Amino acid sequence: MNVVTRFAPSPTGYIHIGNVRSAIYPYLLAHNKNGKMILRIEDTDRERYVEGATELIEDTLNWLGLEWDEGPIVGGPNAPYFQSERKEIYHEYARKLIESGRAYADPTPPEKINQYREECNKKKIPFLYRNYRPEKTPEWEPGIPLRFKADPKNYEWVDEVMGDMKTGPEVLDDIILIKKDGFPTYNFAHIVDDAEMGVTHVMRGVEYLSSTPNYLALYEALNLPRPIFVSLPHILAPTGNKKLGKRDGAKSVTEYRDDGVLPEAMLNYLANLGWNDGTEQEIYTKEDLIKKFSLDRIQNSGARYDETKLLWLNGQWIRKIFDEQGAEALYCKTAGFWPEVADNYDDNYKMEVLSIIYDRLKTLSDLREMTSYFFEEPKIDTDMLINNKFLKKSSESELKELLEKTVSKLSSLESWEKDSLQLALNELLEETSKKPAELFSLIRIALSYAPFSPALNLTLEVLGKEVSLARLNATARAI
RNA sequence: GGUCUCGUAGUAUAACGGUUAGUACAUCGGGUUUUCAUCCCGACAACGCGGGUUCGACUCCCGCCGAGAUCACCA
Repeated sequence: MNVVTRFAPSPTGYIHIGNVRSAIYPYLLAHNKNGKMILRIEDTDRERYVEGATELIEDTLNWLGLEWDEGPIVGGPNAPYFQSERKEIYHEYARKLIESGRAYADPTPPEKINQYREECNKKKIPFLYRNYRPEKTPEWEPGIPLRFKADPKNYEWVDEVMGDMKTGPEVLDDIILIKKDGFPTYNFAHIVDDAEMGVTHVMRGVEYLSSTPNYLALYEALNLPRPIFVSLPHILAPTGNKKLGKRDGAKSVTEYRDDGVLPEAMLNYLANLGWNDGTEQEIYTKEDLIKKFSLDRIQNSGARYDETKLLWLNGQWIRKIFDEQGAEALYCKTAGFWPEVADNYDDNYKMEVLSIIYDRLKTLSDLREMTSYFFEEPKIDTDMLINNKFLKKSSESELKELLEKTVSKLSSLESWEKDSLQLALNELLEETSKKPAELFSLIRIALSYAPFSPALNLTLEVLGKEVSLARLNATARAI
């Protein structure tokens, strides 16, 4: 079978963590099966339409590396890919249903319908519109909604994630097909489009599971083949048991880009939240995911979103890229994450800084806080020296003397390179008979005045002889 | 209320009738010449409850409990 999947968002805002998975899984399935994925914009609700939302969606997909085979921008044989431009197609299908007696124009005003609904609620019986079908229905024309005429019966189907499904006639109703504004409802439009576009796998959130029998009825009435149904469980908010949504402060996917999260890590995390290949592998490239993806290993219960693990994975990916693809590959991704003071420095220097600091980054934006002393003179803070747990037992004059010895030792060095620096530091330890904790803490703080920094010899090497000695001298003078 | 779904440590998950219930994140200890991190070692910690079926049940069946979804001219 030629697999065709689709991601069909409505342009009502940004894509967030709670709903990207319905783009990721169709992408993985399509590529795993050598098929294709369609991007379709479901913009039939004019009131909820948000200007620019389509671009936001495309941007998110691009960032994650989820390119679509058909859809906006790239086009394709099933164009147009905006539902608002396919009105005629829906109306054509609607006429077929009218002709076969499976749809009727419903002139009942909404207030009346609400009244029926309330009556049922009062009596605590389920509200089914088909029990209130108007006796006389007019010709269908613009301004009148079109309803499906349900044929209540049992349905059975298979959901690839949820398993065998079975429902009775009580879940089937006369759903609205075309709204009074002439646009189709989701319920109708997606069925027509999926069939027209040859979609084989309908993958969407579990919230659509309950309406599937109504869709089944529609496929039947239109004489269309059923696609394969794949219900994706929800991603849960960090607290509570509700699905993660914008109300819980679900951040947009691309907000993480600005926070210094790598798309590789994001994809890795999200794909593994609710799916795994059964092995103990934790780090997956996109290619790994494509190769190993399978529907039968999608989890059927909701998964809680855990940002801590995302951040851990991001750290793993930062190191993986540096170790496997080199400093330059990682450096390319750091633009915009450096402190402002770094602007005056060239790429080579920044890459050197990155090379000694990268293994302590959780996100790229950590760069801002962690590297400033490589680009500007740190502010001398003698309290930080004096209160350091390794230094507070030494007197100020001792510290001053130690710094002077360090300066004289290091200034005599011919080669300012990490191995000779380490050698010199070791000799200094012997000569001063100090513990590493004391001597190294002193030097480290004098160089950076930062709460933490890379290995001493590496910091010295990158800072350079002139700057290093100047900073050590400055502190010696300040004490 | 009707219908449907789900239920292994704090979190994400492995197990597909027989294991001391595995792994990762988090947490807590320890190690790698300073700090922070990486890396390594270790610890803590789970089968919702009750019945069956079976020599044997996390795994199969039933009931209960708990959680969620859905019942729009929104998707």
